Amino acid sequence: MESPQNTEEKILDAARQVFHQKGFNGTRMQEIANLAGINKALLHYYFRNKESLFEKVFNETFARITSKMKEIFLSDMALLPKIENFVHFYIHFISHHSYVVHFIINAMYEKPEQLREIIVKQNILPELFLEKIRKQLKDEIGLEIDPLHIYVNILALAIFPVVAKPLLQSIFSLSDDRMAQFFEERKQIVPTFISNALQGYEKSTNVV
Amino acid sequence: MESPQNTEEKILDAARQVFHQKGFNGTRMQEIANLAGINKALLHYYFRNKESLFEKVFNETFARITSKMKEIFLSDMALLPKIENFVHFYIHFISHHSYVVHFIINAMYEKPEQLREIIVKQNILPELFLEKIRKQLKDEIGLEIDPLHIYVNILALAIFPVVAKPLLQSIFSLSDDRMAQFFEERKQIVPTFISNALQGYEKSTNVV
DNA sequence: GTCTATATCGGGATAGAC
DNA sequence: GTCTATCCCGATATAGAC
Repeated sequence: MESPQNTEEKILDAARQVFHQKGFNGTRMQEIANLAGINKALLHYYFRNKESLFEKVFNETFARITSKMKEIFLSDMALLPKIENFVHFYIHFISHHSYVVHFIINAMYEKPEQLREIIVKQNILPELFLEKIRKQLKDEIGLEIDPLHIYVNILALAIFPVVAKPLLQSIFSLSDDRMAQFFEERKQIVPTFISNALQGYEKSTNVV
Repeated sequence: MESPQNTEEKILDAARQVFHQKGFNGTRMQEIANLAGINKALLHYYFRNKESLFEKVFNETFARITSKMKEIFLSDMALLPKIENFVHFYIHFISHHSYVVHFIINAMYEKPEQLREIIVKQNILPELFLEKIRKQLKDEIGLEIDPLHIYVNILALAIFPVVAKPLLQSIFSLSDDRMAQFFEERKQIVPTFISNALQGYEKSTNVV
């Protein structure tokens, strides 16, 4: 099972694990070194400092999220199946890798300026898929509505419960099993909720 | 404008500001002292250590959020106006005090165990208002559906955009003005979205 | 490339004078 | 109750031998 890795890969693997769990401020270089089976000095030999190691990990992780997002939203599927596909994939992925969401959110608060830079570097082309959503809303559902709000609603319904998981679990006293079941249920509930909402506009006056 | 404060109040005011902006790990006792116009030693005279000062601030802030939540959801309003009221209030409040949301989320990651304790101490009685929502969904809309999901959906749509604000702003290149406008629009859009979704269930088969 | 040892510094906390 | 001075530790980073 252990693929024979070179030192750099071992360091990156370890760094990923620790940064994901504890964020930038919470991470100790010592812990990364221990996990990689080397010492601190060697960390600095491969990566100048903590910042640059973090940046490497962040870039990679963030790209993993956004590339899948682009892939789904720019595909040729019809809108409702597309949303269903997206929600299903994301709830599944993030409920099983909740550290990724925590990690992104954490980075947002701990290093807002760097985050901005990095996002600009990774060209995400948001106009493209906002335009795509806008067109599909109009052509397939007959809705002329700001696609940004719809897009944010979809993200919110899929992602928020993962972000707030510890809080929800404490407040509603939910066991880990119940929580897992909760996320399973949402794969079904969220697309239905969104679909109902979108189709409900047909008979009311449009907003914005 | 300057209300003449005693030292303890000055410290708490300063601590609130800094903790809210920077979270526990990001906060320096020195910065709090400077802002309060005193020195570090005096901080430790009034509050044993950083932990206890933080706990005081957190408790107070968290209670401010949840008490309003209870008030609205346990009131006697009909469900749809209640949701509208809730969404309106929360989007308004948190978009103008986004540090509060950041603060709670941050605390969730930085001090998960303490968060749990504190939540248990503040009796939030979540069963009460889940039951209330369940009853209203049934009586007013004829829906037999898990109120937890609906409740989480409402929270998600209201809160998530604030949580992800820096990210959304970077990705979609939104100016501060455009962002403020965006939140204004949501006061209208979110209740409509939810209302459409709930009424859409009437003619489809129920889930869960 | 990898290690041990150490420099350096920031920051929480305390001692003790006033 | 408020201050100055200082302790002390943890954590990043570097020097230098092998």
